[in-house]
Amino acid sequence: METFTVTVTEMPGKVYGQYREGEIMTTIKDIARISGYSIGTVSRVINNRADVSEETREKISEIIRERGYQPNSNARKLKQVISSEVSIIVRGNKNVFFESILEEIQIMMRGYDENINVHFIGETDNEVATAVRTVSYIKPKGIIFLGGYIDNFRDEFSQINLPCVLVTTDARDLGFENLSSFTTDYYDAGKYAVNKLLSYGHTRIGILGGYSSNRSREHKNGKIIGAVEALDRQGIPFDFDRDYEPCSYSAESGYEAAVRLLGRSPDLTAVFAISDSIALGALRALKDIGRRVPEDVSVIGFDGLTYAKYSIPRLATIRQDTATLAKKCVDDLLLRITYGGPAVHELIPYEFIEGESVAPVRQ
Amino acid sequence: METFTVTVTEMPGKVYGQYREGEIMTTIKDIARISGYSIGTVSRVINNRADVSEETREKISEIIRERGYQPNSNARKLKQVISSEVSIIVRGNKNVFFESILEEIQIMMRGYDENINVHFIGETDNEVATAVRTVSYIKPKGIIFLGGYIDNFRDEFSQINLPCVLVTTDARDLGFENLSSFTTDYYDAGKYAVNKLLSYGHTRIGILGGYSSNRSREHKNGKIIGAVEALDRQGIPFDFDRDYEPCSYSAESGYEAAVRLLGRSPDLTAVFAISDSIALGALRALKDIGRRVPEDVSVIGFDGLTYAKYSIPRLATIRQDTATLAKKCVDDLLLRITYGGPAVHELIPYEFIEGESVAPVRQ
DNA sequence: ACCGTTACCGTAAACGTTTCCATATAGTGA
DNA sequence: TCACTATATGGAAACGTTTACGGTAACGGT
Repeated sequence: METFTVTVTEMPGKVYGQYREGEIMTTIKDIARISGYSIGTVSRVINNRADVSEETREKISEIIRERGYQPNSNARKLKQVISSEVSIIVRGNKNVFFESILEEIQIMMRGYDENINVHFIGETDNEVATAVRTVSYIKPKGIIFLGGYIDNFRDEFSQINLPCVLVTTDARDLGFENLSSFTTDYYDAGKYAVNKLLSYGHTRIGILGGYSSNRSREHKNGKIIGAVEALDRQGIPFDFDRDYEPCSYSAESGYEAAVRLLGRSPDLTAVFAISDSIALGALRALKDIGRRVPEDVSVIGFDGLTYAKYSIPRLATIRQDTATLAKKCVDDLLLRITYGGPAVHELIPYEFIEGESVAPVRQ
Repeated sequence: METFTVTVTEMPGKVYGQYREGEIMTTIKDIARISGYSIGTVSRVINNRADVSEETREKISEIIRERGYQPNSNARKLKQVISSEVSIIVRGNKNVFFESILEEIQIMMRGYDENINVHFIGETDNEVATAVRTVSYIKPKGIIFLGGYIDNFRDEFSQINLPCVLVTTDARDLGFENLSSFTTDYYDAGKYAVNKLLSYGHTRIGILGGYSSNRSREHKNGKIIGAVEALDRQGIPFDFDRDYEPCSYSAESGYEAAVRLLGRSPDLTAVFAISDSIALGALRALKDIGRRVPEDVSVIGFDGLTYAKYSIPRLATIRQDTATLAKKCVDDLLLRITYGGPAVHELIPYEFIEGESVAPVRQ
């Protein structure tokens, strides 16, 4: 699941064991020798180039098949100006949503017979800079960025001149001609979630998540901005100090944050959690502090992960369309890799999933 | 999160965009030129070799630092007999437990400043063969296998002559001197889980999970073998056709399997699910078919993942000690990589986590 | 019969490293 | 002073590919 930045220093010391000679390693030279053709011709067959007669192509392919030969990808990447792989850079550690969309992308890429390599970078890294360096030697033919705030792309991105896609953030404003972006309209979805709660008569609504400790209106998280905006429209100013509790994207931290939030603001009748894992932790927390869901407190989540479908009570949530997100992103990238063309920016529709965790406010 | 097997054929077609010249790529040649030393000396500095004077080591290191140079790992791996990376091969798609232990390993490796690369292989592949081929060009200095039935290692493993670790399966019997193994004692744990249920007076116990469709006593899954054994000891023969429902490691499939199982055997008063995700799906299923947990049916899970702690009702489960598992496995591998030594096989203790999902059988 | 194409194929340089070998210099003991 | 060793460095081959370039053979048109 991970490739780290290559470290310069290496633990000295003997190394025991290595591959047995000749058992595993077959090289293009072997294929050439066996087939009686030159290395160059074999290479052309491997890479499906023209300039090879159908007959020799067949013969060589046959030998490659029966020897189970596979080109050494390191040598390939070393020589090729551009490798045949797509790099995927995932930000953050335990983000279930990213894992989920990553899986979709993997499956899709596999379907297209495209090779990918995936790099995980921490939440704290100056991500893009790190990532660019990390993948620069792989020479991918394109990069997919999963997550990351737009600011981090602003400066660093000019280094890259490859087709890229950013998922989960709208990069329209950046204006890079090689960077497409696909994302749920978080702003709108956050607004929708809160409006839903408002429509049930809730006015005391808390927000859970968004792990910058930024307790202000300048919050970077679109979901939160939208939520606050929805409240504003109803003349309900949001008090970050009182009704907002930041936490990371996990049930653990959702649990703790919920305890803190409800401890501080016991009169809240609804909570908007910006991820399902946070919401699930909150559900449990509410149970433990003796608040019934949805009778006392309504909870609405975000993402629409599978676990939400199986929670008790079933979680109401905003479902992001991971399938479409993944498909758009992969298709756009491969298209632009092959045919060029301008970057596109698209907002993918979300969907509200009804659940047992929301109910009208009690009179 | 993934590297696929390298495909031989490549989509022909133009490729747009590449790295800007000189902006990103710094080579060892550049460092040599700038420092005035030869390539060989720079390489020796990079690899911390002895034969370099302290003075030049300093000078060259300084230049490396200020240029932000990092060796091209492809070139390295191409040339090195053994690379500086550890390969990790993960089997199966949506196994939350593996993801969890993988994360522990990642963190640990990062702490040791070791580089890893991770490969995911399907559940259906002839895994080891595929995996060996996949990593053979990376020339890792060691391999960690996450999951996989022992039979798959029997033949294929003789190809590899590197320090390896198998997690989640006891490889003692195989007798490969380069293959260590660490695992929870699934057999014992399965027995424990069922004994727990038996101690609460349950006699009609169902089993959920184990996705071979093998409905017999020759089941390969240790947890299930142990569970059946525990029942046998009490003179309760287990009827696979009636009280066993196979499913994969997900909440979805746990839900469906539970519906089928309880539909077929409505008199069951307890269910042992061989993973927490399955158990969580089962909890929801029981709710939906109108069976209360734990009043009507007790449920016990397996793994001790974080979600179990936050479910409603809180799930009783067998916790695998992922931290220890990961630590043993990493430490053993690195030790054997550096100093050699024999492979070891160890069973890691598990722990029963009390929960709200089990209760004495109703009279 | 000649030349120009075209189709096919081989040769060799290059990618960025590591490492073996050779060399140069400095330091040592006689 | 003379080997001799130790230490530090440079040079160059090699890892397994890709690809630009050149060459050969066959063929068609004049």
